[in-house]
Amino acid sequence: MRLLVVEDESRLAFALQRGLQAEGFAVDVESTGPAGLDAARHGGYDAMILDVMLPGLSGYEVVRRLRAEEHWLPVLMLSAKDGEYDQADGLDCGADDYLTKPFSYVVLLARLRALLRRGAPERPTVLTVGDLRLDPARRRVTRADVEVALTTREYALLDYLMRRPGEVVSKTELLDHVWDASLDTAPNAVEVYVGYLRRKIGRDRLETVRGAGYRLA
Amino acid sequence: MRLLVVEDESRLAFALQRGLQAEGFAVDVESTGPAGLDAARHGGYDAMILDVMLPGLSGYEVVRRLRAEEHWLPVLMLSAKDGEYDQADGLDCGADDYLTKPFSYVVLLARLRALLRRGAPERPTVLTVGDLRLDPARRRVTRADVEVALTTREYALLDYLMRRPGEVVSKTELLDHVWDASLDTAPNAVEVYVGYLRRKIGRDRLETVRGAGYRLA
DNA sequence: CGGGTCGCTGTGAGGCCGCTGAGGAGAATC
DNA sequence: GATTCTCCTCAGCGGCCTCACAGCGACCCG
Repeated sequence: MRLLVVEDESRLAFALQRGLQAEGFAVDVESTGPAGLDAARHGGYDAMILDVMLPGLSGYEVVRRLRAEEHWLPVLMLSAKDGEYDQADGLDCGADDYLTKPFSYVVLLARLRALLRRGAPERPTVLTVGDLRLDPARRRVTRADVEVALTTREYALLDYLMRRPGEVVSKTELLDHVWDASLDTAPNAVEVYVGYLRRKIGRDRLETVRGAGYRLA
Repeated sequence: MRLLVVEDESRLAFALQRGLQAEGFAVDVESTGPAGLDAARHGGYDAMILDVMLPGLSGYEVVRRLRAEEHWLPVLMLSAKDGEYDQADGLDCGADDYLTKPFSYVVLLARLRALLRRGAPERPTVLTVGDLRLDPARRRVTRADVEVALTTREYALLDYLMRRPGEVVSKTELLDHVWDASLDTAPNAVEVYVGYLRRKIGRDRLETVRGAGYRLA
């Protein structure tokens, strides 16, 4: 098993390298974002341990670019607890697991093994249906590369539909999942918001299946 | 995919159970810490959703004990925002992800999926009879790969018949299952809809067995 | 061959479903 | 405090679906 560690604090990097080698892994270390990205692209690694704070290119940016190039190398992200970024950002941008410093070495090892066992993720982080793209990390939607401004509810609705492209999704299912399950909202609200969405993403893209629900083409 | 939900607020627990079941997960619910811990140990689950505030044993304690016993079941932790504990505690004690209440269902699902990193979603079975195909998820019917547009009633009728290919299905049986059993509809309605179907899927595919019913070839 | 039963289909009315514009309540922003 | 934005309800409307009805054809019997 070949591992890539990208970490600029040399003491931590060295500790990781030594520890992981003792576990039987082959470990290479890079200390900057660009160098890490390049190594990840071409090194044939089985997983990468990636710090967030890196010179040249942040860990987030490294993962994002990797994923954009369709590299699905498992990534375990490390970050300081009090950083400006938080865990959700890390997961959203395409990392597979996340650890906040300080972390226990045993936990790191366990997470790493879990990651390797599961293998490369198959799911891209940016949802794409036709010329529609939805980027959860940036909470951004584009249609033919033109940005579309959506309200919270519209976004949640589109998000849900884009995760099930081509499938018919019933109004009650949408109410349960996109709307707060506890409140009971009239099914008409769904129709209203489907209407709003259609105006923004194109009328024909969101089919009505009478008596059954809606389908994103 | 088998999930364990440990949550003592029964309303939330039920909402989660129902929602996740609708997603295709097998979901078991426990409402106390000790019961949750025990189920997690022996239940063969793929992931656990765990509330922090629990009677008997806190969520933190549950994870800690699990990890101490070398159980690496993925755990998604839930907690109230204003609790005495914070997110770092949850992650430090071994949870894999953390969500503060109130949370959006969509976010929960996204995190859960990230946790499971499951492969391609298994499609529900597509019914096939001859060159007829019916995809329940997409609510789509094709005949020799050409899409056939069906109304709700037509679709329900074809669905029922395609689940019993080659068998003779009586009109009363169809009335009971395809039509609302409470209303009493004239048997002629079946004849009418068989007629509609025949026009759309081909005349010869749906035989009349005089005095007995219909048979899909 | 003729009568009776069963099934098919064109017609049309009624109703349900979904769409939309208007507007009010509440939150966010200035 | 005013304005804007967002969410959601409501009511009206338009269209498609559903289904009863009746006439006709097909099939089965003596």
